[in-house]
Amino acid sequence: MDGPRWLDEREDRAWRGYRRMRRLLDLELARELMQDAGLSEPDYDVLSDLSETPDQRLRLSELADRMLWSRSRLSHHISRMQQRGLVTREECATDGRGSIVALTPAGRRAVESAAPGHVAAVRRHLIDLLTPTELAALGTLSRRVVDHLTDRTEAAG
Amino acid sequence: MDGPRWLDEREDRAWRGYRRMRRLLDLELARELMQDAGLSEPDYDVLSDLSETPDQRLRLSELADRMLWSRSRLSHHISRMQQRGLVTREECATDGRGSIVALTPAGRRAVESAAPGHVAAVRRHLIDLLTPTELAALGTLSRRVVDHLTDRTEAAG
DNA sequence: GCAGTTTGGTTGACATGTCATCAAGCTAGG
DNA sequence: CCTAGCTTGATGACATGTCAACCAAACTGC
Repeated sequence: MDGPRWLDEREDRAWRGYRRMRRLLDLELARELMQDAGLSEPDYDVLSDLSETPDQRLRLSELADRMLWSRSRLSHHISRMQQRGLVTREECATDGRGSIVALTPAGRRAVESAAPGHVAAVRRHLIDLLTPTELAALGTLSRRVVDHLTDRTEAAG
Repeated sequence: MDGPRWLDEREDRAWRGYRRMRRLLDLELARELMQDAGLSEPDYDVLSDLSETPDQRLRLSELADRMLWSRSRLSHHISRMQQRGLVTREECATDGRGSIVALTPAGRRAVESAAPGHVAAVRRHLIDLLTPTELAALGTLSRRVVDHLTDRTEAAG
């Protein structure tokens, strides 16, 4: 083992910048989403994933996998959203263990009314600030990192 | 108001990619850090910020500002880290209200032993996967986003 | 100096996320 | 069949983060 290769100035700038951006962007998007639509980011993500699905409904585990959430987390979260009438749980016809999460009409209205403002915020605070080159770079680079981490986990698991 | 400008394919790719990367990177880095050093990412960040400071100590509010944490969060977290002997609280000589967080020897040993592995992980899963162009783009773009959000909050606040 | 306000930090109640465990149901090997 | 082992989802205990209320020290202007 050599001594560790610390980050040089350029690398450090990218790494710190990334983390700071991450944090500030998160705070701001969450703040606006809550203020404008009464939804947390996790709420929005659940609703949005469900609404993109043909039947507005998904198996719990399927949804958890898509969102990269633990089943337990999703189960808790769905219970809370169910209390608020945004989603319901249904039994799965083909698998007695299974549970299906479905968007309620209220849930659908909630995403639909939240989406335009949220997308606008994402544009305002991120997308519209990037040059075309940067946008492309972000797309390519994140894809590469995701692939790297995904292969790794699958190989390891 | 026109209809909302949804994200086109390139924008969507960047936005989804960014979020997925964010999540996977976080999970993996946190996992390795906990396994190798017994520290959570928040723990590491606190220790690391403190260790970069001349005297290994900072005012609570100063540290909170640097980390973009609420004072309350930091106060809670410092209490827990204090229990574990990683930091101590000291009175502030110049301001009777103030509290100073200082690294203990154990805390210093903890960061020092964690740092090489953590930096290596950051390299392995992010930095070393990027081309020089991408690295530069990430640095520039995140800086721009951070500036945008920072001005905004200061102007609004 | 000293009432009123601001600032720094703590605290408790509550929301959220994680982990270990459990029950029920599926599935495969005999 | 039928049973051992895996999968699905729920649950409770606990760790962490947020929010609002609070206290005490320190400015502010008279």
